[in-house]
Amino acid sequence: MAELSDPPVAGRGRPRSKNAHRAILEATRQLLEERGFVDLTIEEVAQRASVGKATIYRHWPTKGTLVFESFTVQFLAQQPLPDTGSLRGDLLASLRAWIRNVKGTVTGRTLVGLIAEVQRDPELAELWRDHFVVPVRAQHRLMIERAIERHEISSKTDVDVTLDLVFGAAYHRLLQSHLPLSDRFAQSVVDTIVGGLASEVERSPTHR
Amino acid sequence: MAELSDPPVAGRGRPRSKNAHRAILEATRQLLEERGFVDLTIEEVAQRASVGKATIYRHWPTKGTLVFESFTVQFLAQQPLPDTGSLRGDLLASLRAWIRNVKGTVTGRTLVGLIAEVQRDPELAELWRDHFVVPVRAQHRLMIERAIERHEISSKTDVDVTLDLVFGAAYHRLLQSHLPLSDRFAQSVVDTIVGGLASEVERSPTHR
DNA sequence: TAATTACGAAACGATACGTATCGTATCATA
DNA sequence: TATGATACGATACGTATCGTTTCGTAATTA
Repeated sequence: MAELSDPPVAGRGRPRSKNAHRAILEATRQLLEERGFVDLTIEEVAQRASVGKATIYRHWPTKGTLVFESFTVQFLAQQPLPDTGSLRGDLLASLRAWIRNVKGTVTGRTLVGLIAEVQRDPELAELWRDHFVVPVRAQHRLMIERAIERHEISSKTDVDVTLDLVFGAAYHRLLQSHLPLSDRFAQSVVDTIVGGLASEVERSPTHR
Repeated sequence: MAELSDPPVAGRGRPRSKNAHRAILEATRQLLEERGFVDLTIEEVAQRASVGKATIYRHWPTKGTLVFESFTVQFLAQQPLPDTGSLRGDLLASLRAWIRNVKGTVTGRTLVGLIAEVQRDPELAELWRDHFVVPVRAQHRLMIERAIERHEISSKTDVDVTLDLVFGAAYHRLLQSHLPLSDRFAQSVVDTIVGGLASEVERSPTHR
């Protein structure tokens, strides 16, 4: 994670200002809260940070990458890796934490804005997959793998599909906002999936 | 569906030109294919359709609503309502049709562009929910309700959550493009969900 | 000390938006 | 048949935002 912005190239010349870097990220954070992703402009970030616009572009190529760096720090810090002893408990705790983190929050609105932006900017999309989707999934994946080790679910379980079911449903409600991200929703999602995985154990009792 | 664009107000004055209306939609269709949602401009649509820019704005308030009308006709015509006799068969046929419709197609790219736009434009979001999400879900809902009537799954099944699981996972892969929308994916999604719903019948055998 | 690079400030060209205005065309109504 | 209302195509316009460039100055290395 450390450096998403262009790293200060060691060498000759005046070095990149860490103050400017910090001030830009802080101004971004503030303006995301005040205006949201869509109405945030690089121009205003520069003003707020008392920084030339060119300095921002020297560190980040696009608004998307800047907001992304400001966002991920915040987001990843709030995604726990629960260990309750059961798959149901882990998935439910994880999904509840995700909902708490995004529902009605600046983080949630920024997440939505970034996902929208990712669909319009292929370079940001790559950054997004490599430095957000993949790391978050790697962490979530552990919950499933532990359940497999406990022989709670089949070793043939498709881990990726399981994650897509749990969080795909959640992202779906976040992006389509057709129905609320209620706790009833979280429970129902997890219960159905865990039930489905358990039934696969019964059908193919090949786990030792 | 019929009229998403501002309907020609019956009354005095010169009526809206149906030719212009058709030409605009056709030019939009072409340019979506050539340029994609992001790079489609109203200016070019006007040129291509041999129409004044103002005429477009007279019919549709934004680029989003214009593309939306061009899109939905295409999309909804290709979403079948399967009736295979089993929930598994229906869901799988439906999900496969969805994947065929969006994977590597102009329709799919436009769908992605529209979902992104919906996150930036609250008015389009309302249109999207009322004239896309709700109708599509209403159709898909029938598959679940028929399974309930057949006593294949519990009458207590949360229909909305079930739909969010099936298509939420699919939209997730479409938007995050972390993994392919393979047929293996479709089967695994449906099997897990159907297994989960069936296990709920066993746990609460209250269906008559 | 000279070369090099970043700094803040500001002007710039480019693009696309959505609106306004022009003169013309087509309708309902009187 | 005449009048008023509205849409038409064409085009000019002002605004917003972008990302780049230029300026003189500051910081660092060779």
